[in-house]
Order: sequence, then C-alpha cells, then structure tokens
Amino acid sequence: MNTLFKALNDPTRRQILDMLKEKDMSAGEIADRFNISKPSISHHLDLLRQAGLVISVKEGQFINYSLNTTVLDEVLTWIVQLTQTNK
Amino acid sequence: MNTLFKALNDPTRRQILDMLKEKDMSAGEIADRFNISKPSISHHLDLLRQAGLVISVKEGQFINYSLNTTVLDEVLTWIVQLTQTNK
DNA sequence: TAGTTATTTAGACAAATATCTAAATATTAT
DNA sequence: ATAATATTTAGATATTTGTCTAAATAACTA
Repeated sequence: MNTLFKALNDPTRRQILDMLKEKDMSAGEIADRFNISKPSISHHLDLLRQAGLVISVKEGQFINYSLNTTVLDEVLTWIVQLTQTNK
Repeated sequence: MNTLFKALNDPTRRQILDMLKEKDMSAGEIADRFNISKPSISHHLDLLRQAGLVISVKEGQFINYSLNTTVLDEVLTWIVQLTQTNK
C-alpha cells in the first residue's frame, strides 16, 4: 500500500502509466518523451516495477515495459471504503 | 491531483482519514491516538486540509475535523480510466 | 486579570527523493 | 574483435518531507 502510493506520488511516473496504457514501450522510447535524463527515467521505472505497476521484459537489447493495473485494486478498495459513509 | 496524491502518500495521514470516517474529531483527539507530537499532527492535518480531504471548523477553543471524500473522485476516475484496457 | 487548555506557527534537523553525470553491463552489427 | 546502441548502476547534490521543541495565539475558567 505504501509502496503503491509512493510510486503514484510523482507526476512523471503517473504520466508513464498513462503512456503505457496506450501501448507497451521500451525504456528508451519512454525516456525520449521526457526532458529528463535516461538514468532518471530508469529510476522511475524501477520504482513503478517495485510497486508492481509495470512489468518489464527483456527482449534483446531492449527492455519492454507494460502496464499492470491489478495492483491498483487495493488502492481502489481503500478509497471506496473511505467513501462509503459510516455516520 | 498532485496535492491529492501527496496528501495520500503518508501512512499517518491515511490513518487519520480512516479515523475520521468513523466520526468527526478535534485536532487534539486525533493527536492523542498517535505517538507523534501535536505540532506534527497539526501539520499533517494542514496538508489534508490543503488537499481538500478534510474540512476544519473552529468551535470554541477546539478545531473539529471532518472527512471530505468528494475530492477523491478525481483520483478514482484516473485509476479507473487507467484500468480500462485500450489495447 | 491570571492561569489553563487547545491548537498552530516558527525554526531546526535528519531522512527521503528526484535529478544529474560518469561509468558499467549487455546486446547487436560491422 | 571493435564499435555502436540500450539500459542500468554508482555516486553526488539540491530539494522536499516528517519530525521535534519552543514560542505564539486564542478561548475558556476561576
């Protein structure tokens, strides 16, 4: 839960998730869309991976990233539960 | 969106929201349930208030806090949109 | 009015975070 | 084998964040 919210708490990372929603992309392809160095993007991708929000698969010299939204269920459930009135 | 995720990215603040779901509480009442100084809790409450997640009403010498979940719609919508497959 | 209670503001500090450049690793191509 | 390409790892640095104590503000109470 913590790792998840941590991963979501950055505009660049949220934008990466939005991009991966459209199509799978390699690390370099993702990095090219930002004015941020490749190592920094690599670090963001690592955090997203740690949170389970993306899955990385090595294909030759590329590493392809894809979105994994199943882990968001936990967040969704928490928010919905909070929204349901108890008073 | 940023302020919102920022506010949610802390276990203490999320716990405060969970507590406020049960009933409205004063700042001191909230602080009493944590092993954290009152000024620190006051700061957490301020961040939650800035994000619109809580509403504070002064009543005499007390300040009562209540949950406001309407602002979570934005987050909810974003997550759901991300979850809906596009590929 | 003086003291007590509730809460915040101010200022300091350590830890976490986002970023960078340089170097390392791994794969493909010549 | 060498060079080029894709990505990560390492290490440094500035900023942000969570926490603290001390002081300020505001509202009750005797």
